[in-house]
Amino acid sequence: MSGVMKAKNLDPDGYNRDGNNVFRHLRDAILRVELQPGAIMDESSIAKQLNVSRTPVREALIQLIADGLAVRKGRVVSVAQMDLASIPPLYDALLISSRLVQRLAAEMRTDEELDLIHQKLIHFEDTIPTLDGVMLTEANHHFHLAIAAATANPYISDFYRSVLTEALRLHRICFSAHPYNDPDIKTHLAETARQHRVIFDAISKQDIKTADKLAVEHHKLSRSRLDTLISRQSQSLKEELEI
Amino acid sequence: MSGVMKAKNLDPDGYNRDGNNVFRHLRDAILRVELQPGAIMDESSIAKQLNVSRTPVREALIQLIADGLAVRKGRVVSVAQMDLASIPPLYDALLISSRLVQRLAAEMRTDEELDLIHQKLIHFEDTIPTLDGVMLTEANHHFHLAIAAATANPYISDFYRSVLTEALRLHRICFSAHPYNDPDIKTHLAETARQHRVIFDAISKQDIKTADKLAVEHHKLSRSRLDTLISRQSQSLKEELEI
DNA sequence: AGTATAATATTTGCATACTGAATTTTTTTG
DNA sequence: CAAAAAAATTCAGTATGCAAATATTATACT
Repeated sequence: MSGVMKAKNLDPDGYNRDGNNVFRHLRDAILRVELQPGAIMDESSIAKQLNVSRTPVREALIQLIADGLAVRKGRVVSVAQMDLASIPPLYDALLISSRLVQRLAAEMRTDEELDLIHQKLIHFEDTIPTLDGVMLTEANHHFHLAIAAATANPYISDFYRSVLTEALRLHRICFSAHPYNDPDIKTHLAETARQHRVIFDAISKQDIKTADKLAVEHHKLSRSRLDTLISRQSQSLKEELEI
Repeated sequence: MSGVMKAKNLDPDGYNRDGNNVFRHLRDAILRVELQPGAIMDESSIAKQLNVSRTPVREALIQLIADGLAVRKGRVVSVAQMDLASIPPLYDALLISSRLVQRLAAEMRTDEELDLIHQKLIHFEDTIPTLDGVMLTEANHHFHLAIAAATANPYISDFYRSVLTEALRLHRICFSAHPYNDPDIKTHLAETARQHRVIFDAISKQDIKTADKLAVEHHKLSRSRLDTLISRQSQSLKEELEI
């Protein structure tokens, strides 16, 4: 590829690293279910598609595997599967980690971190009118990540982040399996936003007990929504989840 | 390196992947503090040292960074630092995750998993007479990993594993900073082995409550031992931890 | 026709070469 | 002698080539 001119992308630190962009691109594709669970991730075809060589693709795949978004069986890499059996452990981990994170955030947050959480809260609310499922789950994700950043415990916030990411993917898989307009979506979003407000309040007031209780409540909301989606769409979902 | 003959290493799956061996080698070197915290990991010199090209080294570094054992600042990769400030969060995470793991293991263990735990317990006891610090911490590590494997919750056991690994590294850093023979070491090891026995019993009987209580007790033992080491050797330790 | 074997095609894993950026060293100049 | 400029060196990031391993297809033989 001697004479081919290529757009060089600078990453946030100012370094010239396509590899990171490839990683982000593939991660987003997996989380948005543009790459379906089980899909084989072929080095050369991805490289061709993204107009880079195999090297940065290989390195991105290694990161995806480390993050649990991809899996290596033998020597082929594929998007991590998501079956019904993995949902209960995921939700167990999500409940525990979100309680931990909200308690710790309430206890340890600085004013700057609180401000960042508030920004994400506002951003989620601003996104509601669009009714765009992908943007909404992403905004919701970032709100909770901002809370995780305020825990002052990288081990726990990393745990939470990986579980939350997997939950995001699960929700997107459910939506993509049956993306018709849900009549209850607006009330669900309103309730979600309301809970975000009170969670923010508790963290703001450093009310650990309430932050903990609200994590449980928020978890129930998320869980019941997923149950609704799954039971209502069990046919297509089971197909999608490849059971 | 056209004409150079090189030993090809087969990994456990039978695939010809030096990259994984490089990763394991570097990870072990970091955990054994042969590579000290903060040490710069230079791609070309590591490649020369291990007699491979830069490519597998780069891929190993990416994995180490994903595991939190190495850090990238700018474009240089170095062994993750371990300062005094990171100890409280680490121990908080360790207490929480070990309680979770032991509760879940008590609840969910299969007979096969119980057997594996028992094997690791025996192996630790067999290692005691050697008084070899590295082997003992490793045997202890594997005992707890076997418990984690019995949780039936990959999210939680992965969390525990990463925290436990970091704690292992911390202990090794402390020992390597001041590796003189501790007169209390034998009573400490005896108590550790005793606790392993009762932990195994609780998991065997599926006694969740007791498994939880024993996690707290075991954590206190580990924590008090670390405190002893740090306070007794604070001078050299502070130097080692680069504060 | 079905199976086994051979030939072929893909694809991964590693090495090497190249490029450009960043740092260090040297040189030049005020 | 100090400061700035320039040259050189080092090193990360990427592309590409090659060899080994695996998957696939074709062919021969029972």
